[in-house]
Amino acid sequence: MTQATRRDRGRTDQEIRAQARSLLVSDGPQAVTLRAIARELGITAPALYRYYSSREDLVAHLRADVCADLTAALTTAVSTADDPVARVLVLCRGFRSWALAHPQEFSLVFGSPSAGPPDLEKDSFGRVFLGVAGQVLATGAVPARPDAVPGSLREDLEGFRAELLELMSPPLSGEVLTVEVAHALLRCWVRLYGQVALEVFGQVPTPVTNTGALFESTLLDMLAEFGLS
Amino acid sequence: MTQATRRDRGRTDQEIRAQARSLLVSDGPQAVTLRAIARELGITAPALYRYYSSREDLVAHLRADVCADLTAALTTAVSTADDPVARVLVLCRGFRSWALAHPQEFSLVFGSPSAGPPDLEKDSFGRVFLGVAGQVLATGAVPARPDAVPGSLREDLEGFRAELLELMSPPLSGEVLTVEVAHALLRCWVRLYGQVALEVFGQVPTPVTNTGALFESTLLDMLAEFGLS
DNA sequence: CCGGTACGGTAAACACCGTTCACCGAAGTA
DNA sequence: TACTTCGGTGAACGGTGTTTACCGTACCGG
Repeated sequence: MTQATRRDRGRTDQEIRAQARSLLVSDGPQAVTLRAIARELGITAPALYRYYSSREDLVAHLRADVCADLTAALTTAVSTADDPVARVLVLCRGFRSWALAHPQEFSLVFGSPSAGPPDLEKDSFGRVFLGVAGQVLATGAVPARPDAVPGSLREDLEGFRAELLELMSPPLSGEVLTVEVAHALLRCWVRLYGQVALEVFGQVPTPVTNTGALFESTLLDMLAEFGLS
Repeated sequence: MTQATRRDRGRTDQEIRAQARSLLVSDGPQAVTLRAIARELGITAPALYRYYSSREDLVAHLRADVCADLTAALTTAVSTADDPVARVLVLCRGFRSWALAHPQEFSLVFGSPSAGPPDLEKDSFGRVFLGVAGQVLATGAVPARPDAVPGSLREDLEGFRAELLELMSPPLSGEVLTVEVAHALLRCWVRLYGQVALEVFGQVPTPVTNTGALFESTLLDMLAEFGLS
């Protein structure tokens, strides 16, 4: 059989990504190899170049896939709660749980110096998080609290707020999504990401084992800061 | 010259590490290759196995080197300030500056799911940070503040405190390094690491550009939480 | 129905990688 | 001086990304 019958393109593409991801989670990033993927699919490595221009290209699409999955999972999870506070709790806890359950995927998407927004940042999860959390925070009673927005951040936060507004679906009134809300949102993301990265990357001091409690403590802190619950 | 004259072992070892690091910094982790290192040293790749048992072994030593350098740099930096608050400021800002200036080194040491404490955690930077910061916080007036230690963390914090006490040099009285101080310390590390990782890994929402101000804002927040200046 | 073309595969090859092996000469030591 | 140790060498193996030339199948227009 020097010539396998042609496969369905879309299906093969799916299988490539699935295999790549499977290798990633089971054996780490250095194991996601064009030859290994092809081998698993009963195909030769150069055939993969009909689908992706390089290994790096494939990995980039993988990143996007992971983002999309995470986004979908958290979106549905959030939809199961209707109290605004409960939703933000579900969102934060869901993000942490996902990250701890999928460390390889997490570090692929959130843990590389070059993993930033190369060009297709449209579905970078950060945006989705901010979308969901923005809705929640704007829906719930959010503080005109005295953690004054630092002047040096004011300009950035205006831009941030603008981007959030045009990102929202359904669109949100600009009156409820104030600069203060944007500030709170940003601080929330910083702490959430930071705590999760700390755990996934194993930087919690070793005597501390109850990382769940540590996370909940941070969570409580954040909510208190926003005057919620 | 089928047989180069034997080199000084220690010197060659230094050169290996230096070359490896140089490759890491200039071309990323995938460029730190045994053959490339050897080539640069005018040596053949198998010779490196007289120094390290594998590439991974070399990288592990590289990690330790980076840790040691960072530790030394921050230790001297901290020593230039004598006010406790100033010292913690110098420490935190210094850590951030170093990380942003050395993203590859940072992600090598602090950004891999397996980068945790494998066996030689003695010089993991976390410990050093905690050592320095512990001295500072214990020296300065630190709060018996009402951010009560959560019961679920109490046990862990006892262990953490114990480890800190035996880590301190000069040793510290157990009365000044209370469980509350350990708690504050832990929270401080969580936020510092989180914020820095966020920046290094490019997860700050794009409209926000003044990341320095964002960091300072977090810093102020932390100090306020500890009742400092 | 038939010829052309686009496409999705192949095999071979190149350069590079980590790693192992047998070997070997210089350096140091008994 | 003889011997051992040690830090190098070259060759080789299997693996990798990537390029190239090729080739048969499937489809599409005349």
